[in-house]
This record gives sequence, structure tokens and C-alpha cells, in this order.
Amino acid sequence: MKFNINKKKTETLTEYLRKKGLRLTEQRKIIVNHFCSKDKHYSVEELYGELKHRMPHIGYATVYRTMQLLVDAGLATERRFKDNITRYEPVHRNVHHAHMICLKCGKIIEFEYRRIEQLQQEAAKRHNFHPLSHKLELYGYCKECRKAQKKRKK
Amino acid sequence: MKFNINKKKTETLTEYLRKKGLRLTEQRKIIVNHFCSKDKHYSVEELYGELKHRMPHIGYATVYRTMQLLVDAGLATERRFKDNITRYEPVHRNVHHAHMICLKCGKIIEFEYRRIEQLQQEAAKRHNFHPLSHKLELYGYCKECRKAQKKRKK
DNA sequence: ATGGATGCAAATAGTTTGCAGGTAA
DNA sequence: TTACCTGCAAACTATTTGCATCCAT
Repeated sequence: MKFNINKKKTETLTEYLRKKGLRLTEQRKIIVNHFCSKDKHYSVEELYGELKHRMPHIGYATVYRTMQLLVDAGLATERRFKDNITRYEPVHRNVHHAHMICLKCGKIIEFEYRRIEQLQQEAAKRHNFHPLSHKLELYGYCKECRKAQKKRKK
Repeated sequence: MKFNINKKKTETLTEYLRKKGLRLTEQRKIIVNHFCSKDKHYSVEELYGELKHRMPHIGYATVYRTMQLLVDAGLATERRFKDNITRYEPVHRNVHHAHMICLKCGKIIEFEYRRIEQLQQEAAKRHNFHPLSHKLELYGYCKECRKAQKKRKK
């Protein structure tokens, strides 16, 4: 199943590259596969760290450039949370969801928000604004960190 | 009226400084006054640029440090939009509003969203998440830039 | 007077870019 | 063969930090 998803993604990438006259290199294949196989918000550093095993000579520049390519190809979205590090997430997860970010452990929880989106659209209309993308983030403490906190108080 | 707001802000700052055993310097007075008098999302660079006239010897470090101080004192909030530049806004504007950011001209429009906030709270509850702050941003084109775009198409 | 604050310059950190050599088409 | 790609190192940019000096308390 995982394999299928990635296969489809690689095809999308190939198609995009062909249209733009760009090339499907070994590095790009490995990066897109690795990136799409995990359900995770990757920073370039994390991705670089994991890729280094398989490709000891890879440089940061290639990872940065490839991730930009995936964004352009519509396979990834760029997000920047408060820590000032750019993170990428596979696009299939990118419909109608927002993030809750734990300030303690850094965990990222996703949630749906179709109804909120409707209200957003209405607000945009009121201000004559034409929204292309949006971002909703809640910062706070997750279940586990709250528990830990309560324990400490005792 | 403006003066009153700033006076109150300066008092809040003074109070905060006193509690923490910190000092009310000339620089801090000028910065807090300047910052609070305009209804604007200041970047450090913009602020520095405008302060330079009045205080030719001021350095970036002082502006950065002072803005951090204002955040700690509860007088400013830090925001980071997609351009990767930290911006500060006076806190009195910081209740129940979100931003629409024009990708063309960079204009920032604020809007209220109490109903959306309710839904956020519900979502957080469902995930056992305890939210402390949140962020809602819409990216797209504002009225004026859409007009300009339409004209060009003709 | 004393310990926090300033301004300068140097250091950091994330990201981008220039370039010589490598490689997909 | 032809440009696109890569990896390296250097450049960039926003922000932070170290330090000698200054100054609010």
C-alpha cells in the first residue's frame, strides 16, 4: 500500500519533470521516496540526517533544492512553525487540516476543520480578499505533557 | 488619545521593569513610545530604520533586545509570516483576530474570528490539547491587487 | 557604586548560491 | 552532446552573543 502511494508520487514527479524539461536523478528518486514514505513533518536537517545513510555524499543544498522542487511539483507543502525551521509535509495530507503544536515536546497533532474553513471563506469575502492558502495553528500542551506537569505539581 | 495609550503602555513597562529589577533607559522609553504609537506590524529592520533618525547610535541588538522585553512584558506579540521575518504588534490589537496577507503587495488585513475560535476550542478539547495561543493566517490577493491583475489581463 | 543596558563587532543558524565536475536524456 | 544536477564551500540574512563601556538606580 505504501509502495503504491510512493509509486504514484514518483509518477507525478516524473510527469512534472518531463513537462519542465528537468531530470529524474537518483538523488531525486531516493528523496521523494523517503519523504513520502513517512507521515511526518520533515525539516531539511532531519531528512538530510536520514538520507546520509543511504547517500553519504549528499549535501544540504541538494535536499533544499529537491524539497523546493517537490513543492513546485505539488507533492509537498512548506510550513514554518514558531521554531523558525521550514518543514515539509506530503501533500495528500494537506487538505482541510490544521495543526496543534505542543510547546513542551514539539509533537504536531493534525485536525480537520471544514467548518472553520467555511467561516474563513466568509471572512475573506467580507474583506474582498481572495485566499489561496491558509494556516491555522494552535500552540499549547498535549495530553501527555499536561499529565507530566500535573504529576510534578503533586 | 494616542498619548494616553502610550502613557499607559509606558506605565505597564515601568511596572514590569520594577518588578524584575530592570531599568527604564532612554532607549526603552523611545522604542516603546514609537512602537505603540503606530498601528503596524513592525519588523526589527523597519523599527530600526525609523528610530535611527532620533537615535543615530542605536544598534540592532538594542532593538531586538527591547522588543523581546516588550513581548515578555506583555506589550507586544511576536508573529512570523511566510517571509521569515519576525514582526511585532502592539498587544491591545491582539485579541480575537487573525490575518489575511496579500502575496502581492504584502498588506496585512486583520479580521475578527470569535466563532472560529470557539470551533478551535472544541477541536482542542477533542484532542485533549490545552491551547495557549493560536495563529490563523490566510494568504492570497487583496482587493487592490486583484483589480490590478484583472486590468493587466485585458 | 554596582549591576543591568548599550553599541559594536563577531558569532550563529538556516538557507541560498557559484562553480567545477558529473550525468540523464 | 547538451544542459541540467550535484556536492562542496562560500555567501547571505535574520538574529544572538561577548565584551568593554556606560548609566539608571
